Amino acid sequence: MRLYDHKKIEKKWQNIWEKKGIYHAIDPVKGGASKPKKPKYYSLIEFPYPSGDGLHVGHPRPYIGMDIISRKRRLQGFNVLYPIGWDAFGLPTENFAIKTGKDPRFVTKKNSENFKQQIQSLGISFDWSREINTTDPKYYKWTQWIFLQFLKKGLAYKAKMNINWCPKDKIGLANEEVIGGCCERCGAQVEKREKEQWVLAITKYAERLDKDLDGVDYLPQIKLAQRNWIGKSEGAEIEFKITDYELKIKVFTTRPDTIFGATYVVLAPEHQLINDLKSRISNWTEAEDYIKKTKQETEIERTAENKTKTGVELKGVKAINPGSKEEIPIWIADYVLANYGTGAIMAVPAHDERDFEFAKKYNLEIKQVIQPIFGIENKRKEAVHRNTITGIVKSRDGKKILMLKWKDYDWLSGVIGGIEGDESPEQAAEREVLEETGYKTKAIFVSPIKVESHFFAEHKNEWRSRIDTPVVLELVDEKPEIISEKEQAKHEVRWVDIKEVFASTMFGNNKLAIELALSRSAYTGFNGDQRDSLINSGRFDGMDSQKAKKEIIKFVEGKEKTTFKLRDWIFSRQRYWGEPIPVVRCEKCGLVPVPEKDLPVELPKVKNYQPTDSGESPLANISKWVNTKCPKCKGNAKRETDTMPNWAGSSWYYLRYTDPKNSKEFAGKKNLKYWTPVDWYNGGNEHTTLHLLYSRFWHKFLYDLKLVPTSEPYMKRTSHGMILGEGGVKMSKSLGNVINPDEMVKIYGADTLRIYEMFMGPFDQSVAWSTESIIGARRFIEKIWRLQFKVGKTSDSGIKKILNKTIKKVSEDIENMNFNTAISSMMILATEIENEKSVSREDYKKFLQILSPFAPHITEELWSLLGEKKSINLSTWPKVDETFLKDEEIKIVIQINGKVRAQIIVKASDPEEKIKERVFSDPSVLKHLGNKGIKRTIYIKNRLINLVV
RNA sequence: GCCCGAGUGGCGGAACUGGUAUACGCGCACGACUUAAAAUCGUGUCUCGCAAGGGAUGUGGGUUCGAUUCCCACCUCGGGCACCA
Repeated sequence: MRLYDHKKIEKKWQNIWEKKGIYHAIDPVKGGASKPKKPKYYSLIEFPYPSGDGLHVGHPRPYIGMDIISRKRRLQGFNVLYPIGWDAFGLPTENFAIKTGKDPRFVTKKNSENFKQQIQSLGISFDWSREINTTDPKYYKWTQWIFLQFLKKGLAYKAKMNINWCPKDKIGLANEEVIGGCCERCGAQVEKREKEQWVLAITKYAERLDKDLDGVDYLPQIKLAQRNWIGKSEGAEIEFKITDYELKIKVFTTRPDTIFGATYVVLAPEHQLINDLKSRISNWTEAEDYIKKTKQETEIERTAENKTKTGVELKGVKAINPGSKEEIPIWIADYVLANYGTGAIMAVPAHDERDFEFAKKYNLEIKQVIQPIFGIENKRKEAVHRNTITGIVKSRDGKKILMLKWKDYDWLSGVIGGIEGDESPEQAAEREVLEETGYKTKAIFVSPIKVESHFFAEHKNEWRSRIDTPVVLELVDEKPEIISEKEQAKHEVRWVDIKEVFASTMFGNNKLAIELALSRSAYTGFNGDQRDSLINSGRFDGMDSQKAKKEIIKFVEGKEKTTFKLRDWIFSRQRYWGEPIPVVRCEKCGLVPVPEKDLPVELPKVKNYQPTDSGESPLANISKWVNTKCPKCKGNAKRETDTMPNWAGSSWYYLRYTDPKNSKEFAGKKNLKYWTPVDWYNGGNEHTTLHLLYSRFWHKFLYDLKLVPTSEPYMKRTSHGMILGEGGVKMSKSLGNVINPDEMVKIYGADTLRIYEMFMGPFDQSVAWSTESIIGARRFIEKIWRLQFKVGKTSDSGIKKILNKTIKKVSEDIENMNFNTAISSMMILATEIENEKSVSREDYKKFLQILSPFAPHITEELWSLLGEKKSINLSTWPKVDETFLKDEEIKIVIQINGKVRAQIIVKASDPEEKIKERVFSDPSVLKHLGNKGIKRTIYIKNRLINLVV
């Protein structure tokens, strides 16, 4: 009996595959018109950063997943491109160089060789002949070249920017290096420092980056994450005049319909206009102090969670509300961001929570201009109108509120009552609560928002309307007085848990009143069936809020405007281990791009990787490299010492794979036309925003230059979950729970590891590693090995049936990345075959074929043991024989009142009547039915019969 | 605070479009083989109950003949964003 020796088998086939190059993608023939006969398929994984720690078991998960898809595509007759390379610029290698003085080139080479050897031991069908490395000058030549194209089109520019500055290490830090406001390395408090930075104008592409998501097949969450990051928001720009002055304040708002409620204007402390107004501001010192203070604050302090809003009124100047034409105050406050919209807002405290909070703190006017209206307005008859209050009494511990449970109807409400005579809402609320509940209370908050409702009072046969003011009250006395019998008869007084209030049956208007009372904030919209109608808005009163948006923009001569949260991309790093930005600064000519023929600008060797005292890249110290001649005037010039972020090389690497050795272009047109776009790109969730967005941006830019044939780089994007350490915590060196795949390959074999990683849980979710469980995958592989001794002349029809079902399931599951259930169905098939006397050679081959993407080595070995001369990889994906999928006999479940009581086996061809006949003669059905009559019978074909008694 | 994802046996997880909840695997128990152990194979394994039967998919409601699946409210965990007007 042949024994299963994974070490021998796996090494053997890996060598043969490599030697024969069977995973090499075939390029279109140069110069000729002929394309490869097979259709192309481009599958892509995110190329790894070759760290010194080597691979851990989480790395291969996406590689195996896409390997299964790529291998299936090959069997389906595609010319598959499944490449890999190294995203090797970056901080860990540089920090290692600073610590040890070792050349990053050397470290990178060593690390990537180690990674390569590790990945190759897993039998992943990468086309290694296309291996690329972002730190290779032959590669980054083209990264620099693309940068020059950005520069040429004016999309790369220099700007003063705030960067994270560590005063102790004297170094600029990337955002990722700032942890809790402190330097990752030395723990010192990080400051903001202004520095000239290279910036790429990604915002010019914001609209297209958002819109073109419609045309690609990304997982919905991924599209959503991209859209949220881009942050498109549609609104209007409106100008506010300043009294007796020619300058105007331009604001951006998404709610022009609320303009009559704008009771003040706020400028960001950094706003230009403040300086222009300086001479007219009577409290300039106060304002200046505030501006200075905000500048000193770190980002963390400024955005701290519980920070109350602060600001200073600019006295001596006033703005004019273009809606109401009223004079309103101008404030400066740091809750308004300088770099979003116009850096100025119109504050509508009644309908914006932030403005509300600010207005309350500084006692500014809160003017309601949107009124929610519930119920159908009665136009024909005169309605009886009342002003009312809804009183909300909170218990002392704040967890419960006082509600009325109505006796005649099944609903709850707050305490509702009319405002009489010249009572204030507070007085009315206190009086009504006492009358209806017996509790003595004191009003503590009156909502500035009123809620309107219309209804027909049946008992009085009249239409009524109310305008209701929510009031919050607190208890004066814990013990209630006895209330009148009349009130007692109407409703019961109840303390209801706040959490349960909104789950109970209430009228929409009452629900909103309670919500407004409890939140004590603005009305920004409500999830109900109300109509939002304008009030206090002059000629727009009564107009629907949506309609008013457009009308009011016209009225105040504003213009519709779309803004984005997305900011331009800061592209400089003051680091050594990155692509040098190919620009020189000439004393005469200024910034001059390095001519394309002089690319690449290679990184010089240095002795010391420490950053300089002034926070510049270590490159600044290499005077031999820095001092150069200007390409334009040949005068003295200095090289740019900033380098690119490590996002640069990964923004276009998928293009290089199509033509990795090209020295004339980043990739040849013909190859690009044939291979792009990427058909399926799988990657980590951590890259769904930045990397994906950056590379889409670069791609669109190249598309506009007619250098790539499509406007989107990736047709389909999916993501995989992380593999966590045992116990569900992150795998990390410091926790000591890292599992090295080498060891697993050694003990169990690559096929077992592959099967286990795909079987352990849903591909898109995180799963905890369990070395205890991997044995199950090994047992399955060994069972497969034993099946070779079952191969005979025929297989049972039962086997044929289950085989064809499995082919179907595996085919579908692979497409949906449901690898775990695909393996589960193959486990069932293997057990079935093992329990039979024999399986036919043909059927056995089909099984090996569907298993081969998951476990390529053992299937290749078994395939060749059958005497097959060609690789299983060159065979074709088995077809489902539909005739075996149809069951002649079907199990029907009999339910009584939805509970399973019996099962019967019927012929698929049996008509409904015949099945029902059988049901009613079934003894256990009769037993359960007893003498109860059947009210209804539900028959679901091929599934069940439910009898309702 | 907002957005996204998830919550099912001792554990990882399965369940198509609302139709037999717990497939498959791990672990555990028992049995076979063995002088013995490991490995392997076989059987069993949600829970209460002697049984008939009842109860379980984070919690509480709802829709339905029927809900892990749909709706509402809430709780817990993971990830992302963070005053974006």
